[in-house]
Amino acid sequence: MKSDRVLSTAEERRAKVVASAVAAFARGGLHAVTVADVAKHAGISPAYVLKLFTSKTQLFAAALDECYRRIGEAMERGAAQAEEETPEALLHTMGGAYAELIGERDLLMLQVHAQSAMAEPLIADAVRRGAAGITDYVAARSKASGRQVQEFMAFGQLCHLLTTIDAFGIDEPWAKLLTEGFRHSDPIEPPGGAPD
Amino acid sequence: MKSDRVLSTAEERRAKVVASAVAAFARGGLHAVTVADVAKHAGISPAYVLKLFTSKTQLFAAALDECYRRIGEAMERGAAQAEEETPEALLHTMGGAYAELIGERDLLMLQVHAQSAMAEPLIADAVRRGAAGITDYVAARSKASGRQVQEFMAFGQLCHLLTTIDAFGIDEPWAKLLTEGFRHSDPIEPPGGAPD
DNA sequence: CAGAAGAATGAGTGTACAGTCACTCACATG
DNA sequence: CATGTGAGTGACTGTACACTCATTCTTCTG
Repeated sequence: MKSDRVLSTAEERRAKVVASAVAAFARGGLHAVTVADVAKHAGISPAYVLKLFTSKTQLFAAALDECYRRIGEAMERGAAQAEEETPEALLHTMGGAYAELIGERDLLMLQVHAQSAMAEPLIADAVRRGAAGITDYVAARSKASGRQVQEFMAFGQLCHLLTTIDAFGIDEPWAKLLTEGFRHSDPIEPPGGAPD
Repeated sequence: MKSDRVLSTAEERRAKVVASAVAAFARGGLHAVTVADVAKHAGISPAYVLKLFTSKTQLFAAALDECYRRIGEAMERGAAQAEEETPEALLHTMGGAYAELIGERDLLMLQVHAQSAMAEPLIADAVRRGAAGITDYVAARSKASGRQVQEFMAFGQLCHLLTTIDAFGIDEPWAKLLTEGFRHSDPIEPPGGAPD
């Protein structure tokens, strides 16, 4: 099965580099992570990474697209698991699928760092596309009310904050209060869910 | 009234530099904004900025503390405006005060950038202190249920996202849906409010 | 097997920036 | 007015990093 080629095709490399970019940029964001970091993770030279993507910013944007693609997939999987087709049940399983997906923090942190890099038009566009895609899909698939979708997204954002500050590991009243009902290891989440 | 001194006291300078740091770092975050940018905004030399704060990271952390201080003030003002002492009324006016405060986007963007710079322990600590302070204050002052406080914070986070992607200026269904009820110019906000 | 097409790199280039330091100037005090 | 303290800076240093390019190595095709 496995080819004994030494070189990959450019397409294979691109895919591998994008995956590496997701992991690497999740660690520190656009400006704190270097092209060399991504290259190292992918096991190729920085020069070739730049040949594949022309600029660091484009690479980040590609990573972000991949991030939203995976989230979309997770949502579809989640929706498929719902036992009934009510908005509430669909939002619940979708939220659970999202929570599970971002238990591995990379996709979450990448979104956080993306919000901080909105000064780059390429990245701003990717974030907007991502938010639009998730919102549209959730709304269409669940047929929930606008208010419910809003709440779904809002709790997703709260989940991002709580994860970045590691509130789940803080034993103080405020942290307990905010994390109540999330505990994103078990896919139970508050009335609404936990996306974007 | 105004002294004709040429030099300021170090304390005055620190305050001015912190204010400049809030404004400057809001534009691009820890890594995208230079000490020289902050210095220019404050009208002094980069060298002296670093003498006052020893490192760029400490300066950012100081800006963040100032940010949370101003938010705390706004919350108190908001609470004072409530017409009755019910949790709902208090959350509503507090959310309105917060929304009004961050209409000028600096304080909001600074928080977003801070979340992206959590790799720096000094900044991580400041963010946690900020979140703790707001949560504790809101919970204590409003006497709202845990769930209500959670929702208050969640919608605050959603407001951050919507502002960074400029959803309020996008004329598409998903953007309309998510911004419904916010429109942070008029201080009307959805059941809950809009903080952290 | 010649040679074209593409994969991949090493070695550079230029620049931007955090942090340092020796120094100058302003101000208060006796 | 001598002197000490603290405000403020210019010039520098070292480094890190995005991006370029000439070149080498691999694979495919006829």
